[in-house]
Amino acid sequence: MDEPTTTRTPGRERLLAAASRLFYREGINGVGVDRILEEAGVTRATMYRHFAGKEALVAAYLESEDATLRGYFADAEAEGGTPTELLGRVIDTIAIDITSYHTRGCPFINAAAEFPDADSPVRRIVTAHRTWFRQALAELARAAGLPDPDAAAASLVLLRDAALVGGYLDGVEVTAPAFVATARQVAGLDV
Amino acid sequence: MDEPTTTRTPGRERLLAAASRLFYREGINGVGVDRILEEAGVTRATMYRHFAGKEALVAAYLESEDATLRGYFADAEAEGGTPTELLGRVIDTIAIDITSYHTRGCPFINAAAEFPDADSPVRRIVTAHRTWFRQALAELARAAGLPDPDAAAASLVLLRDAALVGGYLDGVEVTAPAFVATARQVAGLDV
DNA sequence: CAGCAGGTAGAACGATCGTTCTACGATATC
DNA sequence: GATATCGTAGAACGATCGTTCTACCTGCTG
Repeated sequence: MDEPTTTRTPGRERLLAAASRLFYREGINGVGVDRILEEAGVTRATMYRHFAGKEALVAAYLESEDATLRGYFADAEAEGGTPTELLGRVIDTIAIDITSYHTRGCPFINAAAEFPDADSPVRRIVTAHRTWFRQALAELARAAGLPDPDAAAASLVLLRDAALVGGYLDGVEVTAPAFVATARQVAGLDV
Repeated sequence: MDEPTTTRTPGRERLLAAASRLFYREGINGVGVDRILEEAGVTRATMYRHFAGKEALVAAYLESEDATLRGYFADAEAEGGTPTELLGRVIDTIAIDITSYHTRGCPFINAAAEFPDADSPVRRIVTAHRTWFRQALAELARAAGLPDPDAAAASLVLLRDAALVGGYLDGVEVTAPAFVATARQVAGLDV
């Protein structure tokens, strides 16, 4: 019958790509559905066939960001090496990410700024992403033998947030070195 | 019947207070002028007499936040003590701030998430605030004799951002201790 | 008391918001 | 080749956006 429908619906993909780009660059409440449709080269009916509404589009955007980051993490783990090396590689990857890709801050933080209701679907995705990231870091810190892995993970989450925000508002040339230096200190990589 | 001049224009003050509360709690694009007017108990004409438009109201909101934070800093300096003590007091003040007042993230970061144009008046206020804060911290770090005061200041700005965001999204009970511990480490207060 | 500002009130503006509607075209199955 | 299905097209909906308008009321100054 039907094989995987990954390329079956180009409309949906173009829609999600355009929405992701616009939501990230201009804020969620700042872009209307019309802008997204125009950018995607698609009409209203197509969008409402693939997504329940604008909020579902926002959710899909954040879900795909989450999937991308989990992919980064899995790739880093697949490369092997000691947990300590892996920790250093995660820090470097974040520095590259804020330099090249996420130059407009953190998608999740920015989204949360516009969605005050903590029970909303959007905020639930943000919370789930952050919980996963902190736990993944805590496991890594534990494997690396850090004295207080949970505290170290909390600090590293803190630092990634700050690096993303700072790269946007202060310029990456100021923020990235400060992030790497502080993070390596927290991770016990530099004594 | 003459009251002090501070209450001479209660309309403007009530307007700014209501706008600040709503902008911070629900996001800027998320609240309409109607909501602000209703909350302030004021009508449209009154608002447009005191402010050029909604964006001017946003600017006034951020300016007042900036003034408040500069006030905190000045108060801490006025208390006297060594630069090192002052540095520690600034860190403690931030921890108290994210615990008690700024529980919905950083007003400036949240605003920047909704204003993509770096040349816009709103973003200029954000930039000015951050520049001031980093320079003030750098002076303090220099006075405290830290080896690389500019780097330390950059890290501390990073950490305050993260603490504000983390307090909102992860809960202050997780974030505040992580912030204090990391910041004291960066500031050379704990060896 | 007359006159005049400045704050207030509420209606109304055009534009845009997110959403729903019906009609049309392409594709795949029987 | 007829038919059912799904994506597409574009108009239209009510609601809300930020802003402007005219009329009214108040408290000063002469």
